[in-house]
Amino acid sequence: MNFHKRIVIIEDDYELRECYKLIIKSVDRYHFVNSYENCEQAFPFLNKDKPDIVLMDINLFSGMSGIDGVKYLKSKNPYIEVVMISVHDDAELVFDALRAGASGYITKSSNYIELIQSLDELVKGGAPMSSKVARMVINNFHSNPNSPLSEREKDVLRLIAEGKSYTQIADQLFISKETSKTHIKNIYSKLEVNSKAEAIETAKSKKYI
Amino acid sequence: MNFHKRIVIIEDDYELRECYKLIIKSVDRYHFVNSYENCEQAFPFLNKDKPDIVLMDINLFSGMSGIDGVKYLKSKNPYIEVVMISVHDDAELVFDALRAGASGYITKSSNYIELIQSLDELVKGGAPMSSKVARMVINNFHSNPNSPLSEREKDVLRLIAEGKSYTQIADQLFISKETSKTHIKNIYSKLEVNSKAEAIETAKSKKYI
DNA sequence: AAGTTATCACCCAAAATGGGGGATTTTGGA
DNA sequence: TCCAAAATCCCCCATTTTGGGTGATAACTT
Repeated sequence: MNFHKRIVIIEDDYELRECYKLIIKSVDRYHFVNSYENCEQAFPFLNKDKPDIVLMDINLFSGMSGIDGVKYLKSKNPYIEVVMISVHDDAELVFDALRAGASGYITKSSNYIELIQSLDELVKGGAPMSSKVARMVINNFHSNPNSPLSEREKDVLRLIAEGKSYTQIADQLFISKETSKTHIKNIYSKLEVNSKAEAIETAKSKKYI
Repeated sequence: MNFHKRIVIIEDDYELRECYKLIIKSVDRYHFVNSYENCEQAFPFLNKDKPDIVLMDINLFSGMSGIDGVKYLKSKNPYIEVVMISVHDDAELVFDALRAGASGYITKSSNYIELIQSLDELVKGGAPMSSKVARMVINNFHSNPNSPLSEREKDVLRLIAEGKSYTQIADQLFISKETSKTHIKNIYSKLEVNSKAEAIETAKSKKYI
């Protein structure tokens, strides 16, 4: 079933479009179906093209952005795998693309062999990413080991993040309501905030929890 | 600066330990420093070994687990890169390892070439991951396109997740307090919950926001 | 001996909550 | 063009929560 995966390209640069097309046509196990300048031109033909994989430029000049493109495409056809191709690897752009449903994110510097390797990686059940993107994604998981908060305070903060009240936190941690209040007061003073909302925002942005 | 990266191995299986050692010694650009059976034996020698990279088994039978090991190691020496080696790729284990500070996660099926490629990837500024791990990490970013919530309700829910009150939500979205209350009532009915905490838990676990 | 952490108590007034009822206007698809 | 969904707003109610203050005790680490 790994044979003849159908590939569609959405890329507004003519030269790149042709380049990708040649690369894909050079490999037996991939079948180049069509290439388009933007999402608006591509989407009406999706039912006919039936791609397994779409290579999508993230910075499309005309029409919707690549982010909106993948969001729309995945909502209509969740089984199509979308790999974003971009010159930028700005963290928020990458994360937005992934949230929107992209299964991979590679940079345009990718040469012949890297593009094919990315497709192979995807077909193998992986998620092709350029080095920097992989590192960004992993770093996004890292929690801050230098949190000023004690373990118990982190417990309390996690429950605050779930919207729990003083009483609910107390019940869940088997402590009295007064104790949960004390913990929260101490959290506020350490994080220099004075409400639950601010505490969560500060703690999450600094990866304290 | 990519030359002679110092490698330390923490792995309780003798055969595997020797195997990794041979592989690393076979490549000029890596310098095998030492191998240990567990974290307790390794950590006293870290200041002497001065590794750039630690290959750590996640399932250590004696002493602390690999997760606790990487957490401790990174808290003491954040500049050491840790790559987890595991037979399992259970989602929660992977995510725990990454949260704890691992810079990569590869499976034990990795052969000679894959282990060296992983180290190369790490040195290049990337994050070595086996295919399944990469996919799990990426899938963790995907939001659910079939959310029953309207865009406005998602806006409100995001603010609830930040711990905001009815009034604060109203102010931030330039609507009246009554409107934010109505939105929240509708969110509760759609998610079949009846408190802010439950709403956040349900929506996040189903990736509605 | 000093510091941190975790636990608990009592005071207060203001704000927030969840649940009930009803209403209008705008918007997007069939 | 019509209808349903979405977004906006208003009133009522009793109960709970909140943030702030001051204080204490025990355990544990350094």
